[in-house]
Amino acid sequence: MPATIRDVARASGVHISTVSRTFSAPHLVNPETRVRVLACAEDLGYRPNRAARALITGRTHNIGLIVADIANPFFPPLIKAAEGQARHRDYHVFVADTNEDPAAEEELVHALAKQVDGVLLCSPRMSNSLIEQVSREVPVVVINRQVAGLPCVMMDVGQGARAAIEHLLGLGHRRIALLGGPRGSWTNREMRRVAAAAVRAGGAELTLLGPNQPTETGGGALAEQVRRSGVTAVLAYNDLMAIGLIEGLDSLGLRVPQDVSVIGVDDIALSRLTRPKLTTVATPTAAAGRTAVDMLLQHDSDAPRGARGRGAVAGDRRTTAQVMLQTELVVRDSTGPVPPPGRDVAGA
Amino acid sequence: MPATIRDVARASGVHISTVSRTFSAPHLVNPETRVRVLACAEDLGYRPNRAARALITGRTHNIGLIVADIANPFFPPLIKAAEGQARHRDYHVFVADTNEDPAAEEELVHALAKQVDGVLLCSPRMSNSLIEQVSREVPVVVINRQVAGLPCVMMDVGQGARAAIEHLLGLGHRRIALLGGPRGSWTNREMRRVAAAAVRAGGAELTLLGPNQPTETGGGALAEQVRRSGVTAVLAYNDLMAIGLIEGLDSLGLRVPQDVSVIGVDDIALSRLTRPKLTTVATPTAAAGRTAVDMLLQHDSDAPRGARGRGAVAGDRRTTAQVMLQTELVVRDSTGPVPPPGRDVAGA
DNA sequence: CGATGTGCTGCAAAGGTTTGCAGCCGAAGA
DNA sequence: TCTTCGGCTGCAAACCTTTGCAGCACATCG
Repeated sequence: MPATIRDVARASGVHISTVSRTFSAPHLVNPETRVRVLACAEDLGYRPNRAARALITGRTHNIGLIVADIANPFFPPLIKAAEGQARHRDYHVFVADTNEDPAAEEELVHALAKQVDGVLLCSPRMSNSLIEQVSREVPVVVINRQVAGLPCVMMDVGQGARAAIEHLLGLGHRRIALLGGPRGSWTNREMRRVAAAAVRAGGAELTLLGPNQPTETGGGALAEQVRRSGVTAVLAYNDLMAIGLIEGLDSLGLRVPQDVSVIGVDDIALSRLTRPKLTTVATPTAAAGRTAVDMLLQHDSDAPRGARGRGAVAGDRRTTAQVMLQTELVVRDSTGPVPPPGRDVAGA
Repeated sequence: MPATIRDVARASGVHISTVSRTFSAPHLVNPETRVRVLACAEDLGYRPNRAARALITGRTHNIGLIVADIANPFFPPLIKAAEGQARHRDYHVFVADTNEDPAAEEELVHALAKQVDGVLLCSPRMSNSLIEQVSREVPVVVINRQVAGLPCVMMDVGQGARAAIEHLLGLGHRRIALLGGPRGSWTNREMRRVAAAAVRAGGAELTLLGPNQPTETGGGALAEQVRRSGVTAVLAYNDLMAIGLIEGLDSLGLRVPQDVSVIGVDDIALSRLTRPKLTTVATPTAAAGRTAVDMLLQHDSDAPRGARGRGAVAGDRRTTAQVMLQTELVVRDSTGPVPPPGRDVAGA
């Protein structure tokens, strides 16, 4: 039913190769012929068969995007940005969801490998060595993690965590908790490292709670522990956990920010809508999505030649860029001055 | 670099057709041969080239999912469910975002048509006739809209709206507003139709406000209008608008639910996290995603035969199912009894 | 007039897989 | 012993496009 290149060729009285060139190398075909071919193509509703093209060029014009959990509001803006940027360059995006499961992650990237020109690994939970391994099978850009020798786009959560801690120190807090995220998260390690240093530098004390599921539930479940720990301020792995925690503290009778200050990370849309509005470290997720797509596409626009080529494997001298995007502390209503000692109900 | 069917054939000493059959029709090949072939394939890391397969079978094993706005928290659970279900059946999902733009919607579905075996049109904003037109080009399952002659999966927002209105009537409200959603939304029309009937049946009065952007901003912008209208209760097109409205009312000094009751639709995760917790009509989004994938796949698992077949076009006698999923009113804290007349500050 | 070049087009191979058909071998039935 | 049949495997065409190469017509230059 659908028109093929042959139909167009017949209709416009030229050879199929001329039709092909009309689309892929217009400058090689006579303007007159070109308009005629284009007219016929338009007429027949011809669209090149991407599978056939992929078969011979070795490029599918698809990219894979693997995320830990689509339902986590951190990801959709990133997906949206990546999808838009990709479409802009005539690429389509496969989105896959791993449910925070490293094994599913590995399986998925293998399943996708043959079907895409590259994959964006977003907030991967698998090990660095595994990532390096898959990167030998398919071009990879890593988001939210640093892997030596691979193109990465990161958000500077370290700096964000430092800003958050300094904000808290400035408000007088001396006992601070860090709510850890999921095992395997680079962001998590990074935050811990920098937060610990910043707290130490401020002469304060840091309590580590984790690892945890990076969800409201995960945050809410920690309310009791936070209360017992006697801290007056908390930096959470992400906004979702922060919000869950606030909820949990509330049901324990602890008020934010009067009794406890809470800071999240990500600045998801939601963080502006809760009460109190959340103080948080804004991460440039959309920019990250766009940048990653650009890096991937630039990265493999040169390499492959007729499927049989040596692919995008070892030995190439491209400089694998690593981009660090800036974060920013957004102060809203969930942080406040340390409560006066007498009012400290935390130990009650 | 990647192993082809030929490599496997050579390694296991059989013809490529036998290798092919080992995967696509195992019962046709001798068990001994089969294990040998499988071993070699495993060994070489062979994965069939989907482009080549698509070229000859005419089936890409991809499906397209077009949504109005990935960043709207209504969609991610649906995407997630659809993606999981598809993967389960060895399909991949292209996700595309139209930014609530009907034109982008049409363009996208055309761009996708050749590359997928079918598309899920989720909450489409384009006209019915356009939908019917694209459905002649590519198999379509429509979500959140009823289109005669096409497979549809809908959520019974009509019934949900009725339950919501009756809940409000039961609390004594007699002046109710309906916050409309985007132009072109079937859900919107459906809610309006049923809500109007229910309000009339209860001897109350309905004020229509819309159409609006289905976002927090869209909801917040209506706060002033809601106040002026003097209603004591509001049913919003979705949770996002409801939450935005509550926010907006708050900054006008109106409290929810003491001064105004608010009900949303969707029961997004967020609605449990705001304060007050939102009373809302829960829609089974995940189920809708799964169902739609099933309908699409069952739908075109029979039709196509070697690309040249007549495709999934007119004349087929399959019964195009239309599924209506049930909704449920979830009463939380954003609705309460009508305020006593004296306390009515709405007109102030 | 011959040589060279330029601009455009046709030819045909290649890419990896599926699948209808034919062929082979051994067993069972006559 | 000769058919017949079933189980398994090989053969080759087909799917649609891209692309290196060759060919053609024509113009330019020496």
